[in-house]
Amino acid sequence: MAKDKKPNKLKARLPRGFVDRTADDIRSADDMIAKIKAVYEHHGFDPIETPTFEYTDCLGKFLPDTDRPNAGVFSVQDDDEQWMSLRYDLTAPMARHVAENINEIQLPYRTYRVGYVYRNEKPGPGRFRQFMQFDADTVGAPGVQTDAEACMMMADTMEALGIERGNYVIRVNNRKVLDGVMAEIGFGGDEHAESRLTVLRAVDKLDKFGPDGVRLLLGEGRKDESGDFTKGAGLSPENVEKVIAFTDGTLEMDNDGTRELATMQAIFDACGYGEDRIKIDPSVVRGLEYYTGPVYEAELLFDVTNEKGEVVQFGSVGGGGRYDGLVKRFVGRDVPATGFSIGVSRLMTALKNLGKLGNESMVAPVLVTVMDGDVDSLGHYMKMVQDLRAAGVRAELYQGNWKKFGNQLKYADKRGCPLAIIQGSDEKARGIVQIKDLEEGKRLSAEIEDNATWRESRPAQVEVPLAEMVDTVKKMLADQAADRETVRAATK
RNA sequence: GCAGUCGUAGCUCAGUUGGUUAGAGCGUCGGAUUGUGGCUCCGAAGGUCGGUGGUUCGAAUCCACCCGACUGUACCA
Repeated sequence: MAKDKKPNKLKARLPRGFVDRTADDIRSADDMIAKIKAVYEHHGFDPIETPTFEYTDCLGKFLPDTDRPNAGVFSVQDDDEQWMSLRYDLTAPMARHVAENINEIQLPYRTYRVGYVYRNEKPGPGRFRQFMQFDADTVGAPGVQTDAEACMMMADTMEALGIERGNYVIRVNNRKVLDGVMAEIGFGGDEHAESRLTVLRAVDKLDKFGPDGVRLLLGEGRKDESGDFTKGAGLSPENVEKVIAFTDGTLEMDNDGTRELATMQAIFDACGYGEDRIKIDPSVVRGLEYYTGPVYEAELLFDVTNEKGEVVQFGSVGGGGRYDGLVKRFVGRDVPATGFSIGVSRLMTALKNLGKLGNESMVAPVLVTVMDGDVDSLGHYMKMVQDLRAAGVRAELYQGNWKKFGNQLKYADKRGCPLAIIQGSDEKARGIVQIKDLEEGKRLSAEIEDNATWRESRPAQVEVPLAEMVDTVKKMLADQAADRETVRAATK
């Protein structure tokens, strides 16, 4: 054999912008989803699920670009040459579902859905190419009372997740108001659609760059930290000031949009949702494409620090609005709709910071160790495991090489097992088992330096008759849980 | 996409003006210890020095291009 018989090892690597989820993450996410679901169900919404793939033309009018069919979305061609894409939000697929079943669905249709969505764009801290959204929508409801309800439900959801009042705010605006502002600065007609977008994008960055940064973007342009230059909207100085005056509330408008906002405000007042929960804010822009009326977003107000300890601008964790034209694309007649989306993945990172994540992580299983590997013994050990499970105790049998007993406890230690059950032939002959408290043993290990003593003293280990094993285990686990609770209370 | 910074072991990093066979700590695995985690000691495995080409007697080191990561910015339905 040649000595360099090393074939090129395949490099194991995760596609960028994607993450593997740990056990803790999954449990936390499940916990969050359950809480959000409870709020939506309570408000009278029913679940629906659509697939992750859709025909590209059903997702939007934008794709695929023939040169770059994967720009923004992940697209593939089916074997009949049709373009399919991974969904980039949950709203467009829902609109497709409603349109396809419009004759069977009773409108207004109140529905929620949760799932992963995919975006083929540059990932960043807290921005991934696969992430989870949780949406609720009402289709076939023309009045702004539906939008108002959505805002209040978003507020309720934040609180259900443990975010205290004052730590979040739902900000509301209306696209029709923004259209009025565009008309004011002479960007009214269709021929100015592109310029309008530039202006709206600039306004959207108010929280990121502040009024002065937005002034630059509305005017000549702005240079970023790396020295790269971004071209501005090219507005005249007086128009720049007009837009800024509107966003800070100095310039008041009077049009359909402001009247709709007034109605919504009246509903918030009637229901007791004050400005500490829902606030009308003229700088909210939100999705630039299909929104036609009210738009709203949920913003977190507490500081979020990343793993490096830096405070990061977190921005919105969810948002939505009215999209009266989305279903119409399919059915031809007006089907008004409004709804919002919560970014589960983003919210989860924020909640982790706030310590509001269910981090009472699952206790590892009790480990039944194996001293003898003969058929009878294996059956006997497995029966011990089953007895523990039948009593509601999370338990497992050691599945590695049983001949190295030290490794079994090493495994139990690293896995975080609370207890280990030991029964060799001696114990078996006497009808007893050893129950080792691994947590207590870890504490004792600090006082023992010599390995021989450490092994012989068998710290934190009790002997009980086999018949009492289950009860003793349950009692020891309960004691450990109580200890953890005391420690947690003390550190608060 | 544009701009900036950076790529050496699984991880964190050292590596002199360009000079033998590229090192350390941590981690992993084995042993000291056929039936007891931790500590300690001993040993081992682990590297296309991001890639390709060039300069040179000689390149981890210098040059060019490419790839990748990070940060900012743009886009984000």
